[in-house]
Amino acid sequence: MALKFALLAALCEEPMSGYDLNQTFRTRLANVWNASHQQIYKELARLHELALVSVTDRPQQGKPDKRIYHISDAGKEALAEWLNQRQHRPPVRDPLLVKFFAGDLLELSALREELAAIKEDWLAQTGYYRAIEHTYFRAPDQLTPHFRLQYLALRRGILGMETNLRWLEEVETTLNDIDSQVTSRPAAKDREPS
Amino acid sequence: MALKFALLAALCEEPMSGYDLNQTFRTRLANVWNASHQQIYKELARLHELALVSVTDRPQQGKPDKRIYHISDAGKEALAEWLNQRQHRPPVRDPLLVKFFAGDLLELSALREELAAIKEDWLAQTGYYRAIEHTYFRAPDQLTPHFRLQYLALRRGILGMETNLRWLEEVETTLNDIDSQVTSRPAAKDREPS
DNA sequence: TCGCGCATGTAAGTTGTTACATGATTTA
DNA sequence: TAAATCATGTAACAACTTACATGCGCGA
Repeated sequence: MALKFALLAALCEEPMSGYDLNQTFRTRLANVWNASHQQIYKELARLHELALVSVTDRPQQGKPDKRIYHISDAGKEALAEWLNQRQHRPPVRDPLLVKFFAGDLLELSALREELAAIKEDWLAQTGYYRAIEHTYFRAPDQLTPHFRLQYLALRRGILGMETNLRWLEEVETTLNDIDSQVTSRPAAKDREPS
Repeated sequence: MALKFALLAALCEEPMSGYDLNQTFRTRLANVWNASHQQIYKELARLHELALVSVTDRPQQGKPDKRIYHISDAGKEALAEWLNQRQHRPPVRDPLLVKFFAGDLLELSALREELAAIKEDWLAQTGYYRAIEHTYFRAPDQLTPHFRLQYLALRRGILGMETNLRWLEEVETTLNDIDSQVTSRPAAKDREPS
């Protein structure tokens, strides 16, 4: 549902092709709404059918025509309507937390490797968000309301990443602790009774 | 995908019915993996077909039979295998952030009402998580490894909620700021030129 | 007596994923 | 010369949502 309106919102700023929209989703919208290019193209076709966007094909040599999408008046109306309706909170569904819930059954070495990869990812994301903050939102209170609101979306991403990393530290501490307990006094069943 | 393994993990702790599993998902697993009862029943049927769980029907008077699911050896194996494979991070998809991205187009009064409702929700969730923490995980470093890992999943929930609330404060501050700017010097087009 | 909790599902629809497809241009 | 970027899709499948269905017991 919301993909539709994320597309419309992006097209509100400026007319773009599906390709460009995909770039936008993978960068500026990365902490807001994820979508694959397949989904984007499909949804754009639907928006076109519904006349919420119009298309102008711009021919190119060596490449397929660039199809530029413009939001229509009907599109703006639909967007405004959606924006002023309450939306559901997204459900929490994190496979990593399922693993922690399973507890004992995971091999800690495998978990550690996964966590290391995730940490790199989170650090990279944080750096990326920080860079955007620094270049575009350096003096947030002097921005137009429009960009102040967008900045808040970015802030959500930054705060989220910081929390992720703080949580990872707790996890590492606990993991080390478990390790040292296990090696210093192994489970009774693995030993001769004393 | 992961629903399957969340179910198996829950059944690892103790055999349960679909109804009980639904309770577990709505409480202990609320910050881990959300699932509706329909989905749970469907997935349980599939797990049974795959022989990853076995079923014993316990008749009841006045109610449908309670179907108790037990994890099988094959189920444990499948779970262990999944746990030691890397899993994808869940994609970010938040309609609320789409709204902030749209920026200017939202009516701030509608947004404020939505935010107030969300805040109540988050406060309630935080309280709930805190209660669990207090009753089950009061001395975390004295728990078995199994429960120390589960506690980390809960911590993720608590830290997440704290972040949500801190972000909301930023949002409220910015919103007030925008309001006071707009009312003290309205947009030029709404006024006579000076 | 009205609604909630208990207890199990079916069915239709939407949304999102994964795999496949094509082909020129630029960069390492 | 191999891989990445530009540029647009189709098709099959899996996952999730929403609406519907049934029926007893219990408490306000």
